Amino acid sequence: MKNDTYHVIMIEDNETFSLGIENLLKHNPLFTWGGRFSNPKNGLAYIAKHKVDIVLMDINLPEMNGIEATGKVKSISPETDVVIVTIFENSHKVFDALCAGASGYITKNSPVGRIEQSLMEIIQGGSPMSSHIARMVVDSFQMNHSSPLSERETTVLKSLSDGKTYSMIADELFISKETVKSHIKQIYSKLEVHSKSEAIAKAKDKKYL
Amino acid sequence: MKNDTYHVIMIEDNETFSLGIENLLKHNPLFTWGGRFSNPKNGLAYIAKHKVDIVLMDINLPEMNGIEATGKVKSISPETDVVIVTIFENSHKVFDALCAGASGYITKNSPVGRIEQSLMEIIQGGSPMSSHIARMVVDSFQMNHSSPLSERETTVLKSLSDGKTYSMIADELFISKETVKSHIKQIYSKLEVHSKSEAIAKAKDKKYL
DNA sequence: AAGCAATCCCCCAAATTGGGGGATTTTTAT
DNA sequence: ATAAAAATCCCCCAATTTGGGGGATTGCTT
Repeated sequence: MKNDTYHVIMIEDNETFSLGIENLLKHNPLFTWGGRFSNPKNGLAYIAKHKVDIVLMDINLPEMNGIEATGKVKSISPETDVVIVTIFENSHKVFDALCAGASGYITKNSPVGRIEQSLMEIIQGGSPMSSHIARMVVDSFQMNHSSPLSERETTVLKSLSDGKTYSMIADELFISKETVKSHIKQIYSKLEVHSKSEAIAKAKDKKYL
Repeated sequence: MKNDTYHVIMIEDNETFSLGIENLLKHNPLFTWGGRFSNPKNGLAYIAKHKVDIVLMDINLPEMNGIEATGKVKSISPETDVVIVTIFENSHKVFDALCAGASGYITKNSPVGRIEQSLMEIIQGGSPMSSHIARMVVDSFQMNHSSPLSERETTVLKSLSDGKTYSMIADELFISKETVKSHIKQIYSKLEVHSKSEAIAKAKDKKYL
């Protein structure tokens, strides 16, 4: 089910940096080096023609940024794992990258062997990232534990955000439509809003949902 | 801003296992041991009275499961970090735990020093977890890269799932309400559904959103 | 005893929704 | 170059939804 060597390329502007990686990997029999591409377009063209297992991707790139490029890689070759290697540890960039399809995110100021170690983690089905980034990711799951909404109200608002109508919610919760209305009135009053969209926006923003 | 010693307790049914941890931590000056609680209720009572920095939490517990207990810990003491220590590596449990407020998730079959190492990661602001679990978490961010929806359609559907009306979407995208309707008709046809809620459900399920 | 949560009821007018018919222009792909 | 897909806009219409107003009851917790 798995290869015996993994084909690795790098999409990276900086030649010096990539040369270091190339040398590192040339001494590891697990990996074969497919080359460095300073322009994402060329990298994508290569991926379209060859089976690439892992792409090391920078974010600051000419013509197309690494996040966008990551999305394109996953579109033309969903099996390929993309690991972001960058100097940015900005939370927006991290989430954008993960949403675009990255499987790992490491910073260039990591210790030397870290990139090789990351590749090892990837082929073992892991997700290399700094503990700081892991924490950001984990925190994104967490709810606000001091929500003003009751359990029932939270359930109702959750259903509203799934696009359900009052009647559908009533049926699912085995209560009358009027009760759903009461809950929603209460939700609007507690959140100090006057519409569905405001309520959903506020609840998502404050992580009540 | 940070303590010089961290107060750690364990909520865990199995005495033998917790004794091992206790001994390990007693030899580390960074931590003070607050005790083991076989019943979550007693643990929560302790947390309500003492400042606890880290809770090591099992999942299989008498009276209340560890996920629920994690939620209660975060309710009464949001600053406390909870690390799940369990034999389960089931994806639902992992996500439930993270949503309930856990900051880390490790399995009991990890090497001996792993729990101590996890505590070190926690106090450095990290999120200890196995690479397998990290990958599950990262994968949960990823979208389906073969969505039948166009970019515009995806934007519209995303706004619908935010509870916005056709008119609001039209205003935000600087297009007419009729165009929004056209996009939605197209979305329904592509997804083979006939209502907002079905469309949102299908799109979320298939990770088009 | 007071407060909150959860349940249900009525009235009402404005807005929304989903379905049916179209049409045009621009972009993309073959 | 030509066809397909995407994005934009228009009309009609009936059923449903929404949000606001006014209540009320039961049960639980404090």
